[in-house]
Amino acid sequence: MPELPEVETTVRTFRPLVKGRRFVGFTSSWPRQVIPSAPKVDRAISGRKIVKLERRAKQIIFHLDDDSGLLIHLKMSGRLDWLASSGDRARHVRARFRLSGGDTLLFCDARKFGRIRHVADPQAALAHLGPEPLDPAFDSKILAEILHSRKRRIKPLLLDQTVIAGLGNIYSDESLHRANIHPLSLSNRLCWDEIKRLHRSIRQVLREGIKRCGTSFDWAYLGGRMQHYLRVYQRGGKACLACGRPIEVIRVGQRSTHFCPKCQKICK
DNA sequence: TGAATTGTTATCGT
DNA sequence: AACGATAACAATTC
Repeated sequence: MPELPEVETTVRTFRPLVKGRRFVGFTSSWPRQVIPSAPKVDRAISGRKIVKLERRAKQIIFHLDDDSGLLIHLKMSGRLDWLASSGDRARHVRARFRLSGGDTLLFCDARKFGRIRHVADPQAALAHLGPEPLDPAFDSKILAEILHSRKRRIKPLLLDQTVIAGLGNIYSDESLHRANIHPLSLSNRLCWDEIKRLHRSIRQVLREGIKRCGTSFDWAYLGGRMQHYLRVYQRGGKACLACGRPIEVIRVGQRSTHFCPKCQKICK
């Protein structure tokens, strides 16, 4: 499930391949994923040059030369592929972007949760998202304001994209473990020291994830190595690498949540 | 077979 | 009224 590091890896991979090219044509075999509609997106992007490719939260943004943008959200199982490298072996192809120069960018998505969206103003379309955790402006003081202005359990709060953008289930659990904070702790009860630790661990774990090209643990995302460095995620019942106690798995806000009951103290 | 997965939306409770 | 928690949903894999 692509989170910030996986999407960042995707953007870094495809940036040199698409930059400066033009979209020539777009087709979809599952039009429900395309907003406003497949023919409208085709008309909107065809002939437009890609001036910049970037990531915001978990979304990929193709900035076009008329200031509009093509947004791709990979959601659970979405993936970009390059037709030239995968040939006819690419599985679950849902959309094709023909590019100038003759290459084709594929959008593959087994579960069809991903979304392809054309917007006139990408900035406005993404304005609801919270701050980027790796932005230099995101300091521990800002995190403290975010946490203290709400009274919510810290785990679901970290997953809320309007609060902080880019964390998913894996990197939330890893951040909390590295900061020694219990996932059920209330946001307004965290002390200054805990907030500083959380700020540090969020940025650390995301940077490490990017360095290792993301986390691969099933067919949905391949090529990453971060799965070998996770301390709690999908390690339920196994020994905590810090204290040896078994990692517990609980359900928080309909999400599986992994933590060490000894290392991660609760703040109610 | 059903659990797991993301983010949005609707709904219920405080 | 505003905020937070909760459930349903889209669709597929193992």
